[in-house]
Amino acid sequence: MFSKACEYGIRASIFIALNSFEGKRVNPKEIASEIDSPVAFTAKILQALVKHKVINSVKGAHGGFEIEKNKINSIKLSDIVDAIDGNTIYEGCGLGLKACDEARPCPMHDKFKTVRDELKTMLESTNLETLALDMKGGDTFLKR
Amino acid sequence: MFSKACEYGIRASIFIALNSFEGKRVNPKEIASEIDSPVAFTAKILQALVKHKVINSVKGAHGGFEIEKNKINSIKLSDIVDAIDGNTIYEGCGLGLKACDEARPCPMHDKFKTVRDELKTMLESTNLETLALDMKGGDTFLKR
DNA sequence: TATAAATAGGATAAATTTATCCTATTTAAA
DNA sequence: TTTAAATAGGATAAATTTATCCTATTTATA
Ligand code: FES
Ligand code: FES
Repeated sequence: MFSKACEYGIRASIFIALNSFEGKRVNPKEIASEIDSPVAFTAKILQALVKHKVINSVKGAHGGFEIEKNKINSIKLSDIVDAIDGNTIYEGCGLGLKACDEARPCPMHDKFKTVRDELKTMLESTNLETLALDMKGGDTFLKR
Repeated sequence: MFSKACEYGIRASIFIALNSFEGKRVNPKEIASEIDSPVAFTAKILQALVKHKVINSVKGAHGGFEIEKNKINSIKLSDIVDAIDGNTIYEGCGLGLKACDEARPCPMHDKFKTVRDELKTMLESTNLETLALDMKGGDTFLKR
């Protein structure tokens, strides 16, 4: 469904949000350990998320990655997916035609579009705050 | 969403079904041309579909790929996806955890599972006959 | 101001997916 | 029985994704 990079990116963002609630910055090493991902690859993904303004980075001593507290509830899963995997999951044809075009649809179009739109709605209506709070309660996990 | 191989596999299966209705076998070259895919790679995918008994192959002169007419309406999209991409799209964790486990769910689990299950239902309730008949009517297309 | 801690980013490597090419085998028909 | 047409399958290559490593730059603090 999503690329590895995107999976790591979402997991990392949730972990960063969780820590940002407590005013704590985190570094790639800690993130990778908590989400069970390769650290250098994770660092690259964090760079991309910074570039897309999903998260913030602070360089130098006492630096790290964070998300402004008051922004956590406005960052949607779709923002992260957009930043890393782009929009093909939302807009692309399920059978891989060059574009999904109502005027010249593939045989799967009608049924696929329904599911794809629900995925889009789900990702656009789920924010980091919601996800992080579940974790805080100990109900959900970022690795297993 | 699906791999390229899977996209080609579905498109090829629909085209084969369409021809099998008229008792006509088709070869990789014709298939690749009609679904706009690389011919040798498509041939490999056809082999896999034969191995998984989604389609039939007939070797030698006058051979080609076909689907038994009375089987066309029992072959579901999920059969093709299973054969090529396996079951991670149905069973796997959306955030890439080693397994999707209700007892230790990822933060996206509840919302993701809903969408994933709908995708599964869609793929399991859509058969090749339905898809091919739409195409016969000229309402849908396998390339653009 | 020197040092240590931290992210940024370039270069490269490994793994996987996508794609091509060639030969072997099978089969219908001349 | 020979030939031509067709799928099967192995070997290889290209492209993309995933992953690692090293150096540059930035910044707080001693
Ligand atoms: S054209 Fe294929 S999903 Fe819309
Ligand atoms: S545990 Fe992640 S989707 Fe179920």
